[in-house]
Amino acid sequence: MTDEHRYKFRAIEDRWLPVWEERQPFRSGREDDARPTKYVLDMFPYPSGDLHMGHAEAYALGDVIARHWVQKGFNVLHPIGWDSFGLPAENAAIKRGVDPAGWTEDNIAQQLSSMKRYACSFDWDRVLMTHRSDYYHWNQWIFTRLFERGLAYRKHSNVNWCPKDQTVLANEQVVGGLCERCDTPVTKKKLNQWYFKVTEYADELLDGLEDLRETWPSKVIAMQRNWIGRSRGADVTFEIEGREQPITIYTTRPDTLHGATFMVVAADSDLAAELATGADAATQDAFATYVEKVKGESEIDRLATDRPKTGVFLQRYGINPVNGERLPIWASDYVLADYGHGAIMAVPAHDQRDLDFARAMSLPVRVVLDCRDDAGEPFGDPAATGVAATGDGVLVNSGSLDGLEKAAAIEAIVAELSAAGTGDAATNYRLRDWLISRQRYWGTPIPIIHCEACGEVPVPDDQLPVKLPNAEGLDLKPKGQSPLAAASDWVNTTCPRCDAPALRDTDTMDTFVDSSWYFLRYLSPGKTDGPFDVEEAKRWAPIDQYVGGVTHAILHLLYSRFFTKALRDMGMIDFGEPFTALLNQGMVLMDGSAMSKSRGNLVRLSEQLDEFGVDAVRLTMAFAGPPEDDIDWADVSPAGSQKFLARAWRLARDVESAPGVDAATGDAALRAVTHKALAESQELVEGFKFNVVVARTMELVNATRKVIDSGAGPADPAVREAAEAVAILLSLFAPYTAEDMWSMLGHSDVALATYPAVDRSLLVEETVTCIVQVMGKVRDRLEVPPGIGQDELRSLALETDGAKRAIGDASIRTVIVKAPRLVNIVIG
RNA sequence: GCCCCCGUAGCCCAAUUGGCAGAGGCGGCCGACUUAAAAUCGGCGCAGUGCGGGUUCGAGUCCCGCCGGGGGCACCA
Repeated sequence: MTDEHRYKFRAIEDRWLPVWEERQPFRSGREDDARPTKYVLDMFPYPSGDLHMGHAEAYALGDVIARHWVQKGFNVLHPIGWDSFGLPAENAAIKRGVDPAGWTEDNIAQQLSSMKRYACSFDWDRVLMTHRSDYYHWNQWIFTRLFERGLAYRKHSNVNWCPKDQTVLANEQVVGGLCERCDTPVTKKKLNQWYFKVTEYADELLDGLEDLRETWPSKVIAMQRNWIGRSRGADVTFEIEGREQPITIYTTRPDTLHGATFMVVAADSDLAAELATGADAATQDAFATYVEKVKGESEIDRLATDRPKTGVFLQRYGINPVNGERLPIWASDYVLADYGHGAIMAVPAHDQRDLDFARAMSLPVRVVLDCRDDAGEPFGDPAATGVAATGDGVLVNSGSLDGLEKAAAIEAIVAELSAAGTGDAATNYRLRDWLISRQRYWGTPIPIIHCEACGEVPVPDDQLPVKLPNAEGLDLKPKGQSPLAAASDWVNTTCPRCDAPALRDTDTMDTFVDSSWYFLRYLSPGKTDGPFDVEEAKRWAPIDQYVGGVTHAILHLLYSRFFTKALRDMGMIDFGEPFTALLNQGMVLMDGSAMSKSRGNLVRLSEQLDEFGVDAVRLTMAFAGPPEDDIDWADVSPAGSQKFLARAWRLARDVESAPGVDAATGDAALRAVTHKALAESQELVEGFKFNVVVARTMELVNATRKVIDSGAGPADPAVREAAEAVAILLSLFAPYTAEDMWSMLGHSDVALATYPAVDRSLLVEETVTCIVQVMGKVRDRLEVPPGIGQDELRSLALETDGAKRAIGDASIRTVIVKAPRLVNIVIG
C-alpha cells in the first residue's frame, strides 16, 4: 500500500481544518433560512487554562447532537462563549502581578484555537465573553430592572464569609460548611449586601420542575426540589409575658401544639437579643457569652452531627394559645435565624431535636400522639428512650383534638387557630434569596450610586455600562473590602438624581449572574441597545437541548430559571423555562478517580490528540458508554477508535463505482444493513445512545468490508451506498475522517449532507425466526414470514419436533402466540 | 438518617421496553498474508444478568427485602 492510500489522521486534520475555517459550515441564523430552528447549547467554559479532557467529552457529545440536527435538515444554533469573570483570573493576577484581563484573554485565545482544532461545530460569529463591557453592560441593565421591581435589594444579615477569599458567598456556594472554591471553612459575618429575590419565584421554580420530568435527568430535578425545600405547616402566634407584640413561630406539626413544653429562639437573632434585655443581669451575661460562642463557630462545627444541644434560658415566658400554659423561652443555635421566624415551639415528645434539647436541659416531655412502631407496638416513652415519636398516630392529651389522626388533627387545629386569630396555614422554603455582592475586583460592578439624600440610586441607562476601573494601581489582594473602594476617582461621582456628591457601590456581582442569561445574548451578541433582540428570542428560544456537567445542577440552573421567569415577567420573553431538555455528561476519570495533578493521574488532552488524533479522541468519548456515565480513560481505547476509523476510511478508498450510481441493483443484504443503520441511528442519537450509534456504524463497516473482500466486490453500488452512509454517520463523531471519506466519494461538506431517505422496504425481513417454547424453555425454532397469522403459527409450532418431544404425553393447557416471534406452549 | 442513580463475559458496554442473554469494542487465544515483524484480513464468547423472595405462560427488564458502589441533602422546626 502506498503512503497516500494510508489513513493518516494528521494529514487529514491539516487538510480540512482550513477548509472549514473558510466555509464556516455551522454559521446559523440567516434571515432567509427556511429550515426549522433548533437551539443546542453547551455550557460555556471558564477560561482557566487550555481545554482538558472534561471539555473534550462535553463538546464531543454536544457536537453529536448539534451535527445530528443539521444533518436532519434543521437550522441549528450552536454557539460558544466564555464565562470569563471570576476568582481564578483574579487570583492568578495577584500571584503573578498581571492584569486579570490579559491572563483571561490569553486563555480564551488558546481555548478557541483548541476548539477549532477539535472540530467543534460552533457558530463562530456569536462568540461572547462575559468580562467584556459589551456583555456586562447588560448584567447591569438587568440589575437595574430587577431593582425597580423589588427583585434586587440590599439588607443587613449574617452572611457566609470565606476568610481565605475574603468575600461573601451565596448559600449555594457553601458546600458542607466549606467554601466551594477553596475548601476553607466558612464563617458568618454581619454585612449589608445585595440580594436577588429568588424566593419570590420559589413555588414556580418548584412546580415548574414537573414539566421537565421527561427531559431533564431525574437526579437534577430531585436536587432542585431538595434545594428549594418547600414545607407546609402553620404559623402560630404566642403572647409573650412582658412584651407587647406576640411572637409568631412556624411549625409543620401544629397538631402537636398541646405537647409544646418550651420555646426556642435562634441565639443569633435580633429577637433573642431583645428578649434577653428584659432578663436579669446574670441571664444577660450568660446570653452574651453564648452568642459570642455561637458566632465564633464555623459553619462546619455547626453542621457536625451528634453535637450536644446548648442554649440559655432567657427568663421569659410565652403563652400557649390553645391552653394558656406558660412556656419558658430559650435561646439556642439549633434554631436558625433565617428560616421561618427564627423561633419555634418545642414539642420534645414528637421532635428529635427538641427532645435532645429537653433532655440536655431537663425540660418536661409531654406525649400528645399515640404512635406505633414498625411492629405495631406502642412507641416507648420518648423521655426515657431518647427517641422522639415522629410518626403518625392518634391525638391524646390534646383537648378538642383527642382521637383524631395526625392529618385530620392538623386540619382541625389550623381551622381552630385561624378562627381564634392566633394562627394560620403557612408555607416555608429552604431556599434563600441569592446573595450576589462580592468584595472582589474581577466581576460586574453593581450599578448603584449611594447618595446621602436619595439613598440607593440605580445608574441611569445612558450612563451604563459602569466599567471596571483599570486594575493597574489597584491592590487586588483580598482584604474584606472590594478593591474597587480604593479607586477613588471611580468611586466618587455625583448622584444621578440630585447631582450631589455621591459614592458608587464598590462590590461586584457574583459571576453566576453572567451565566444566568448568556443563552439569550447569543441570539444577538452584537446588540447595543438592549441585552438581546426580542424577535430573535421568539425565533430561537428556549433552548431545545442543553448539555453540561451535573456540577451545575443547583446553582447555575436554578439561577437561570429565576432570570428567565423574571425576564418573562418584564415582558421580554414569552417562556418561563430556559432549558427544555438537559443532558448531563459524566466526568472523565483516570484509574477510578478524578484527574488531578496532585494525584498524578492527569491525562493531557493535547497529548491524546497528538497521539491518536482528534477524531479518535472524540469517538472514544462517544463510544465509551452512556453519556451520563463517567468515563474511566483507563478502560477505553483511543487506539481502538483510531483503528476503527482507519477501517472505515478504507471503505471510501476502495469504492469503485461512480458517484450517483443507482444503489437499487446492489447487494440486497448490505443495503438492508445500511438502511437499518441509518434508521436506527437517528432514533438512537435522539435518545442519547451515542455509544450504540457507534456500534451500529461499526457493524455497517464490518458488513461492507465483507462484501468488498469476499462478496460482490468494491464495484457493487451497495458498497458505495454503505460507504456514504458510514461517512454521514461518522461525521457526528469523527468529522475529519468523515469529510475525507466524503471527499474521496466525490462530494463535499459532509456536515451539511442530510441523512439519506431510509427505504423502509429494505428493512422488512423475508423471514423471521420464531422461537418455540414449552413451559418457557426454548425447544425449537421456525423460519416464518413476518406477516404470519396467529393460528397458522400455532399449528406450525405444535408440529415441531422439539415441541412434540417436550410435550410428550402431557396435555396442553394453553398456547401463547406472539406472532411472528414466539410461541409458548403451556402443558400439564 | 432521608432521597436519587447504578450492579449483564477478564474489562468498557448492548438487549426491540416482559419474549432465543450478546450488537459493538478492549484484552486474550487460533489462523491467513510475510523470510520475519508491523499493518491488514478471518475465526473463537469464556457470564446466565449482585443475593433472596414474588407476580407472570415467560423476568436482565415489573414488585418487595437485602448486599455492594456512586451521588445529593442533612439541627430547615
